[in-house]
Amino acid sequence: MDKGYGQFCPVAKAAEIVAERWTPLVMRELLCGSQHFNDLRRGVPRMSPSLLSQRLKRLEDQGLVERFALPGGGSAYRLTAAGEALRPVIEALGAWGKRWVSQHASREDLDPDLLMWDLHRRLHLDRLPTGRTVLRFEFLDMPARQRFYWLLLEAERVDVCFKDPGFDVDLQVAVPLAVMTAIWLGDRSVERARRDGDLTLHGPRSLRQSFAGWLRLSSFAEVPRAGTRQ
Amino acid sequence: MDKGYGQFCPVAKAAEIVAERWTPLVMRELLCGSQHFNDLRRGVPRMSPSLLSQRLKRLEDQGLVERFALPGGGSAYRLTAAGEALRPVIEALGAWGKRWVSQHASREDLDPDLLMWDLHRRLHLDRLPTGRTVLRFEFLDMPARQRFYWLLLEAERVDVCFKDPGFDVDLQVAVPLAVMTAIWLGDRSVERARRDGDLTLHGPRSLRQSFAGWLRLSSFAEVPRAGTRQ
DNA sequence: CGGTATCCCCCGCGATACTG
DNA sequence: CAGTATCGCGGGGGATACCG
Repeated sequence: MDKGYGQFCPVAKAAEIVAERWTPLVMRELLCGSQHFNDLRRGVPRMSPSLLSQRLKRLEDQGLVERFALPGGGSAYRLTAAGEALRPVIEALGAWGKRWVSQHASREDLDPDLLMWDLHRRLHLDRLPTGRTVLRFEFLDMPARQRFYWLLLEAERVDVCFKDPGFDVDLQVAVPLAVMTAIWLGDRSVERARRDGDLTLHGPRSLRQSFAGWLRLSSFAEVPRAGTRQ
Repeated sequence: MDKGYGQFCPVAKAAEIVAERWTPLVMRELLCGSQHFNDLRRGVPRMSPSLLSQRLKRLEDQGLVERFALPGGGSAYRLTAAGEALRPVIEALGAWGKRWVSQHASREDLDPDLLMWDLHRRLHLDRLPTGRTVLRFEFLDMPARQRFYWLLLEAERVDVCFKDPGFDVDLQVAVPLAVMTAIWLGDRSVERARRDGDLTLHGPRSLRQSFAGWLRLSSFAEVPRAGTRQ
């Protein structure tokens, strides 16, 4: 494997950089705004840290990413103009995936850590209740370790916790992981899932009513799926 | 390597299919209209036939490609709706590659077989001279085996020959491979290369004058390159 | 937190030959 | 022409441990 394709074609030159394993997902994370190594890791949890480090280095060499020092010490990554220019490509790729790749019967693709990480990044900050609100998600079909997640909603800020932070819970969400993932991907609505009894909320009426409005779904939620899988 | 990414994200699901080694190039060839196995091979000459066969099978399983029987016996490949829907993605990828990936000092990416194959596919059929015209390309910096190529222009048809077909040559083109590749990619013009003495034509004045008009350059020729690398 | 270092497996893929 | 069969290796990358 020469690593390259030995072709002058621009598609080949681009594919040498972008179509390597994991790289499209790392780019997706960078395009979502993650800058810290460990934040990037949360977006690609099955990728080993050494491989992520190696990919970031390659992307830096290829001019898509630049590393910069943080004021408080430490370093972080951001996209260059060349990297940012890949946004429409990654978006088009994801839209194609949503439209054409079957998602049914893919239990092995469900991942509550990733889902909560994605979710917390896109909440509507301006629609959250004032003061601190604590949300607890319970994924009904998951074993203890991946069953409970907490979201701490504060003014202009959302934290996700993978362990009990100890605060009183204001609103509880109980839902199978597949249902919450389908909601995130735009394949179901919160209202519909509640009516069907697949998602239940426990807490004050005002929070139960406004919950659905806090969510901002995946950027691919609006992309329709093709009628039938080939 | 689980083969997949274990993520529900549409970018990940798409990348599992499209971002495998060689697959973007195979898709490019299919999108260009190649349907026969050996035509596809010409577009990815460094790919082994077994690997190409395997990739085509995968693409068929994933619903991007369908295999069909030819009237005269034999079989061929064509894109399904899902495969065709990847066109904007591959085009965007190539445009990004042209714009942002440096092509300089990449002698190992030059390939006269591929260049002639690409060229012959996009000639302006409606601008060719009437009757048969035989063109001979000579790549001045190449050794014997990859030095000469012939294009047979006939009514509504272009054939490329990698060996002397025996016909009288009407127009000879002599040019270094890098220069002809740069022309194909839109980085130089035929006129400019002639003026600079990097491309010379031998043949009747009328053919010399109309030559440049026959060419239809790479579909990425119009994409500008970024000012500087990175 | 922000990565490196190491080890080792395994299989992707390149090369070549061959067949209907 | 349109692929299949076989073989062997290289190194990609998964897992885990470790360091500043």
